[in-house]
Amino acid sequence: MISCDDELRHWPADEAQARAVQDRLRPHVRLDEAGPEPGFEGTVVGVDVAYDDERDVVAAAAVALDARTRAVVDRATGVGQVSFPYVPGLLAFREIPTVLKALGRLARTPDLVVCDGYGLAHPRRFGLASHLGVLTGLPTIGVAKNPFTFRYAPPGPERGATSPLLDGTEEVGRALRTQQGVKPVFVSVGHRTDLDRACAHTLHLAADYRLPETTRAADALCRRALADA
DNA sequence: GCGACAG
DNA sequence: ATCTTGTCGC
Repeated sequence: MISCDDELRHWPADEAQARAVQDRLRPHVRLDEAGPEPGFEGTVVGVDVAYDDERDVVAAAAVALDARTRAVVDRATGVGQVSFPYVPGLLAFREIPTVLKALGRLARTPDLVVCDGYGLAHPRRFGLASHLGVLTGLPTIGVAKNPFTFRYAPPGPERGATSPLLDGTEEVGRALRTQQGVKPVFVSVGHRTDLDRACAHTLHLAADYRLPETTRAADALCRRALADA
């Protein structure tokens, strides 16, 4: 089993070590579970992070929404020092320590976590959402604003339309149109759920805007936490 | 070697 | 991610 505390204590010091950690943890990703059904009774938690490189400060937020009504039921923040530089493919090492602080301050355990970034849609199939899922044991999905290095054909113009996000011929996620005529978001599985449900959750959470309410709420809160830090 | 590259 | 003016529109 994975010990979250041990992983935090042995945080990689360089890129080679970070890639080795990803290769070691990757086999712990579970793709054989359905995960919570869309509209389930419970909480969906959005997490996001903001940086102040001048002060070397990072602030994270975790906002819990009622999975059915999308009402905010809890919120928590955490602050810390930047623990890793931004390197494409190694984003998790920059965000996870502070995200875990915020998650740990929620009143109850999330039923699903929505990350700002990717899960399996990653060069080594182990993006931020998968990494956070393995460390916490929670079902996670990734919703990104950009296609990263992957290819996709534009989905249809209507809300709910999807197209495969491809690494070569492998579908690593989906481009999902959450609002009519608006640029799609890029959904991938993190841990303990499947792509169909990941897209259904994302669509439900993005009823009014391009991005899921979880992401919007966490983004606003971590910016405020950074300003107050 | 050069360009691309989640946040 | 963050830096930033004005501008179009509900």
